[in-house]
Amino acid sequence: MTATAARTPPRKRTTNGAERQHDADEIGLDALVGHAGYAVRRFQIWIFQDFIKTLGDVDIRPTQYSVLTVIGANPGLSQMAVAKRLGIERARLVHLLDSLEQRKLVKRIKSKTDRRSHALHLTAQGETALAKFKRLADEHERHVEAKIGKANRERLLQILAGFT
Amino acid sequence: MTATAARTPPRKRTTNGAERQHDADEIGLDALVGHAGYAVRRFQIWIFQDFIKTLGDVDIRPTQYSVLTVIGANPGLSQMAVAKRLGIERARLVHLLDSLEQRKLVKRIKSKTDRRSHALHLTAQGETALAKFKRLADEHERHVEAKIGKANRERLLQILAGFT
DNA sequence: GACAATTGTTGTCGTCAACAACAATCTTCC
DNA sequence: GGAAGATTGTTGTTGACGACAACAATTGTC
Repeated sequence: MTATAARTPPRKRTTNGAERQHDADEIGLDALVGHAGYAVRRFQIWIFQDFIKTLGDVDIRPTQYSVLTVIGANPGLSQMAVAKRLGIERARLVHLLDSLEQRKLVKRIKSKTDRRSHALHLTAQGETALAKFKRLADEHERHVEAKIGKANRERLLQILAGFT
Repeated sequence: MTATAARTPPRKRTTNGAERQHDADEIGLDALVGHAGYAVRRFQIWIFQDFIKTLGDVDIRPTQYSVLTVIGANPGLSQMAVAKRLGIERARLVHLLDSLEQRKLVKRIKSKTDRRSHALHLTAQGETALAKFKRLADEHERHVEAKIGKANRERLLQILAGFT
């Protein structure tokens, strides 16, 4: 079916010159439709926007959440270990941790076995905060499920499991 | 070079103090494994890196490729139309087009029906260049296929078709 | 013809990946 | 034991990118 039932497209313009009109969404993507990267990018933007909005009240962004989660599950990790595991540059992690430490969610403890490195731990406050973040993140995940369907979401996780 | 020769993980450190060792990849992701956003993000980074590398000789990035493709398939589009279709901010598209125009791949032609807007076209040089870009992009796409499997890639495109 | 909306543009801000360089420290190897 | 090389955290720079805000020129609407 041709969709767009009774809607009367009010012919935005009376002009109809040399340039074709391309009524809004009739613009073809051409080769882009066959590229996974394009779809994945658009999806990733959508998913991050929803995450940021859903965790907006607690002001936690996806990367921050991933850092907190990994530290929470593996106390005592060095910055290098966290950076490598999450694919974050260690230079970037420095700023992330600066912020999280200022917010009293994380603490850097000087390692005694290697005086170059810091052992990362959640503060007591960080633990309870993370629990709340996880509840909100689950809520976000349900948004994803509602968007693409339960089976599709699980299939997606399965397909991309190798990249985590 | 020692490299993975006899496969004897040479116990990087002799220390084994208070902090658990977390031998490289035995670090758990905890709640992250159930989040589509994390997997999608990691995958998107991988896919973009491969795209950038594969199209490295011609110095074309994913966003530039998407803009060229849409203009090539829909000559005469306004900047606003392209921006909306690809989910790019029109402010950002200005710089992208500046660059592509300097490289003689795209030209902005003053519209006669709406003197505010520009009609976007590929140059002759842009057409032949885009053809080459498409061949390289297809090569990149085969890398994706090799990475996640043919069936998985198609399923992925199907799942995410709504976001394009 | 006054007023609102659109288009392209410029600018700022914050996030993020990619490098490079550095001091402190640890490891390795002679 | 000590020199040479590697690692860790840090600082800084660069560039791509998304999100906004403001503006002039132009168009649409009432």
